[in-house]
Amino acid sequence: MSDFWALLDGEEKRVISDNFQIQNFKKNEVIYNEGDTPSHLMFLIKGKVKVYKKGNGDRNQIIRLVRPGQYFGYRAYFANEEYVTSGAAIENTQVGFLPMSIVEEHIRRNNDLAFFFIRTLANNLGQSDTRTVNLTQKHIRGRLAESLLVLHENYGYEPDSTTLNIYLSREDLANLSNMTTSNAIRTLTTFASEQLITVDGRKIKILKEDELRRISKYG
Amino acid sequence: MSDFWALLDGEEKRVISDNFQIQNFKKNEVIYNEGDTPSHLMFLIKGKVKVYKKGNGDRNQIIRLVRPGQYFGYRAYFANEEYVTSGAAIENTQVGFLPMSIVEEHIRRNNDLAFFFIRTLANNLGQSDTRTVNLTQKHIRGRLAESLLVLHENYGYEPDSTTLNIYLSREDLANLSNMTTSNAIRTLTTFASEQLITVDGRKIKILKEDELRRISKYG
DNA sequence: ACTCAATTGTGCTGGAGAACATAATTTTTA
DNA sequence: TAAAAATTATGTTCTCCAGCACAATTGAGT
Repeated sequence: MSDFWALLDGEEKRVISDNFQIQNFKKNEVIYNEGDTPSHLMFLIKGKVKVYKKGNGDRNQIIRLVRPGQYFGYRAYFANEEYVTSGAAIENTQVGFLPMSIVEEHIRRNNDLAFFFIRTLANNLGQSDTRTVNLTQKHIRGRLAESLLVLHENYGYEPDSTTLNIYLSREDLANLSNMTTSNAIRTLTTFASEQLITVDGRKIKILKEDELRRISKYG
Repeated sequence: MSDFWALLDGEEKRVISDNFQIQNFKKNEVIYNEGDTPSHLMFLIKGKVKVYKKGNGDRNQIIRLVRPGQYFGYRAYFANEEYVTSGAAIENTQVGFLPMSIVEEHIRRNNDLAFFFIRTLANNLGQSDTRTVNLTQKHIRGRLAESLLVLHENYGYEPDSTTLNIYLSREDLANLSNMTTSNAIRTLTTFASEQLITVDGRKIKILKEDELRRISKYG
């Protein structure tokens, strides 16, 4: 259970284990919903999760992507709010649930654990602020290029060192990049014709990462 | 020194006081800069501060507004990063500086203090995520209406209960609302002609708050 | 295997808002 | 207090991208 786990002593580990519940989610299944009252910390054991926010009409904005080993769904509890985002499984996914009451109890006793959450939240906040500007100021090409790089940073490449280790629908790619599905498709095609990537269904290979980085920055 | 201060015992208060340095900033003066290495927690004693991020060209995006009694400039330190935002005084401002090393020391010893930062960061993260969607999905009118409401929430009204207790340039208003200065001016004029607000230089009176709320939500 | 639904792909049109220009007004500076 | 600079104001043009419409293809359900 990564970082978190390492910070606990034996007794703490026992309590956590006893209250840890595992649940499976199928592809596209919603894990938690905007407006719900947060009650559990979630730990992604296996699979991939998108954290998103409902916008106007059916346009969602993907806020953050979660990879195995990461925690999610705890922010709203700390802020004493209802969820402002939703979480859904991108592929078949296994999630561990831990009651927030227990998490809080342990944070109050274990200071390293408290600092772990401070660090994590501080990290997320920086990314969120950066993202706000990227999504509002960059043009379509820049936004999509950035998304592809983000996907790489989050999930890495497959053994061939070029294929993105995540298979998103064009719609999800659009929701991640703040554009319409049509434009995600179109721009993806353009990138392919410029030999920056290759596209085979949902499988995307990155050919010129540096050029994508340039487009993301200036395009 | 609000919340924070109340959480300290006598000895802690002494240490903090000894290391607390006060500095004044003139209107528009930069307090900290994107790319700088964070070293101090900042406490806004008097005045108003904008936290913003440089975008393409000279288009800045105002990320957050700080009011007296609030802390800022500490996130990057916790995330172990350089600043991704800048901070500047909107009006003549007085800021207290406290070395982050001392803050960290106290957090590690005082659990309530740790929890204070967890709560604050969690709050900010929720706002940032919400803001991302507002700025990307709403139209100009909705974005400006929302900004006016945000200004009210942050700084309140003057004694007349209608005049916003902050005087922003049209450019700042535009940077807050993710639009060009021209469009901020134009839309402000439109709102005035619709009797939603009155504008007298930088003095803005809110006449129909509920209508603005409607526009912010659906417009 | 067949049907229906969802996803992907392309073309076309219109509109929102950026970009630019220029003037009027206010503020700052010398 | 005159000159310069910054801010506010308004009109016009132009472009990016959303918003359709409609195929083609893929995938899911029975």
